[in-house]
Amino acid sequence: MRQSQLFTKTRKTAPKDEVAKNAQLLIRAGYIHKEMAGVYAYLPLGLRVVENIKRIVREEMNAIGGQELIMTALQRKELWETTDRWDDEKVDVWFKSALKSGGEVGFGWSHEEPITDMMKNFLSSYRDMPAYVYQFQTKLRNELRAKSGIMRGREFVMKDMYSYASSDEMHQKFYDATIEAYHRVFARAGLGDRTYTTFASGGAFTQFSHEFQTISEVGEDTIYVSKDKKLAVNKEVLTDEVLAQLNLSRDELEEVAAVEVGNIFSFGGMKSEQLGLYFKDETGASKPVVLGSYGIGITRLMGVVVEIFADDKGLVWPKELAPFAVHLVSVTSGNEQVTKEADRLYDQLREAGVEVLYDDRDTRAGEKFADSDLLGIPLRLVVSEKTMAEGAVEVVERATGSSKLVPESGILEFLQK
RNA sequence: CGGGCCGUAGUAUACCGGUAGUACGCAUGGUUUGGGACCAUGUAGACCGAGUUCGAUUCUCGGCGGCCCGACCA
Repeated sequence: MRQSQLFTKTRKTAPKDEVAKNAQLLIRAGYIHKEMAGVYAYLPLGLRVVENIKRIVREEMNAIGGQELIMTALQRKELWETTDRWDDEKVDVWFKSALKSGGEVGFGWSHEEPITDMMKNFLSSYRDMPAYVYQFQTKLRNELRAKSGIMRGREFVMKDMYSYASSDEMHQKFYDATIEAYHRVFARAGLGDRTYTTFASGGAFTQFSHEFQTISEVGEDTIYVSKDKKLAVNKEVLTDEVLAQLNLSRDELEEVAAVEVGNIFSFGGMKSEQLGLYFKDETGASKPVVLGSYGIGITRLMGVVVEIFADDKGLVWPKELAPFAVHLVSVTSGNEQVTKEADRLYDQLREAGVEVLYDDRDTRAGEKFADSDLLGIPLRLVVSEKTMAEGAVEVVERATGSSKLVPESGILEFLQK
């Protein structure tokens, strides 16, 4: 992609109506556009990041047997009445609307009910299970107060997965596999070191649910982490009894702020019973399907990554999330030979399959470098009179700022290792 | 939902009871060219409604919108 053709451009000043670092930088760099409080559009650069996160999640969910589908944003009132979650007193984030033909619809803030109801069409025998399905959905939640940029909005993208099993053992096996898969996702997103499996309140069916909490000062949650055991306990369930049960002592725990980037929990047969999802087992007996629910906030994850890695110059993307792998910057100083050389390198990189953004604009070096820092692409390749005199290309690592000259003939090899 | 602060060009800001200035951006021309250059010219603005007033962008009230703190957050 030539930057001269890229839709969106950077700006120097942060918008006055944003305090959150993630929103300030993503807006300044042209990744997102704020439509209203808590509602953001994703522009070409931002969308590339979102799609990268989705790709990682998709790969990891598929690897444990998940199958992707997509449910509807509009939902039936009757379904939620069945589980007593239509009432605004019970669920306070509903967006609702009226049908012109009569009746009401809800805008999906979660999909457990509709997807479980749908399963009645497909799951009737123990032979039909397990079934693991997931989707990337735009969730709509009428939050009283949106805040923290893209980390807590009224409209956001979530990956939600649901497991349907014929026994607790089958369910537990998948539940455990999901924990591992989630950690692979967060590791690939660059958050592996600081993301902890966290015991949290479990609700009606199980004692605990599991949250995936990423340590960050901007977090809304308080958790207690054991760095040795790579475990954490949410403050909301922290008692001596729970600690004893988890074989943890207060001495080894550290209190930190964290962001919930994922959450998984078991429903057992409860929701299946409410919605009438039963199957026949080997003996012909009718049993409720065992349900699990697994979420990752895709756009929230993007916000957390910004918060954690960005520096005073701008965004810094981990390799797998970056909208482009390489930012090729020409410093022409009016020299057409430099433009020719940069054009040639651009073509060469594209032919080699490298995702490259090429700053071919006719602007000065300072502006190009400042923009490059702001965009946060992991590697910058600079072509200029100076580098050409050396027969080399300057390679600058965004995260560290370290720079070196790589011989022009060896640049592809350098990038591919 | 309780409390607080705030709405001025595309963006960020200033002043003012007598219709608005600066910077960035954008456009044109020229000079420049390795860390957000410079000169000239141009472009573009008071959230909405009511009230007070000779006159309101400014004061008052209401609405709408935004941000922050709290509450909420399977």
